[in-house]
Amino acid sequence: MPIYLNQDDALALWREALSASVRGDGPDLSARQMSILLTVYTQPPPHTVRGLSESLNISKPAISRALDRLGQLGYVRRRRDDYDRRSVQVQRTVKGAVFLSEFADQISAAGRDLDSPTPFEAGTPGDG
Amino acid sequence: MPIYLNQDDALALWREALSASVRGDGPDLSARQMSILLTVYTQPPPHTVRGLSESLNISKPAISRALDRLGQLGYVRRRRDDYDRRSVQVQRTVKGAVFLSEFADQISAAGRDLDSPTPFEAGTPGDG
DNA sequence: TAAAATCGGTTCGGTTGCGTAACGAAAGGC
DNA sequence: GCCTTTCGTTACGCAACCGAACCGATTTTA
Repeated sequence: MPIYLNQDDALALWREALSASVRGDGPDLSARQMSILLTVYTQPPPHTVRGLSESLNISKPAISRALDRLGQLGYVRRRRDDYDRRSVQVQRTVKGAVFLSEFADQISAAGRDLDSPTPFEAGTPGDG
Repeated sequence: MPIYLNQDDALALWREALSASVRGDGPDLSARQMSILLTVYTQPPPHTVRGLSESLNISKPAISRALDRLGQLGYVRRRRDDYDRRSVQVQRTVKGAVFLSEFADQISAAGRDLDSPTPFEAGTPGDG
């Protein structure tokens, strides 16, 4: 079911959830790392380094490093593909699911709080 | 007006908007930089280094460096406060407003596309 | 089976970001 | 006038990340 957000609400939602995440003491994931994690958990498997690299337009080494980091956090696991042993499949973990579940709650809470308290005025920057 | 998102929709929304932003050729802003930018543009002024530091729980030097980066991108401008010349006020710019406006459009588009195509199953990671 | 292609990882030099600590400038207290 | 406090920035050493190039392992092609 689609959800319709105007610009003010979209930015307010994003700000509130992102700020909550930044303020918190959870790990500091970059936008790339987060987009990889979300892709792995919300898109149908299998997920490979090459597939993630192409779908997110991120270089392979960057994907590999991001998986190192996500793996070290316990949010993701690598597994060699038995049918093509060159390939690696990225798998989900309970810890990663819990992390994303909590993050989803922050987004939901931000959506619940939407009230257009401080409108975004695209035309009122200083004078530069 | 509040918006109610379940976990699947919240993560799908976030993934789609974030991935679009990562894929694009726009600047690579960290979560901190983005949260600062959003705070400056959606919260009532004035915005000071100290204020941002406290409200986002980020060290003052980190705020200062993020403002360097955002300023060099033209998304934000510093201005000395005439009443307290120690203080710096962070001001919005047209370029920053345009950037956030486009980003808001990506979020809105992600919300419009919500259809629960690939449900998030918190309990189906491998076996780790 | 030999050669080419594919996959993921590592190495390399360079860039960016971090927190602690110290700094100069400005304001406030006395 | 001083001494202290406050504000933002800079210096420093360190960790994380980047893309290009290269590598070994594996699969595919011929």
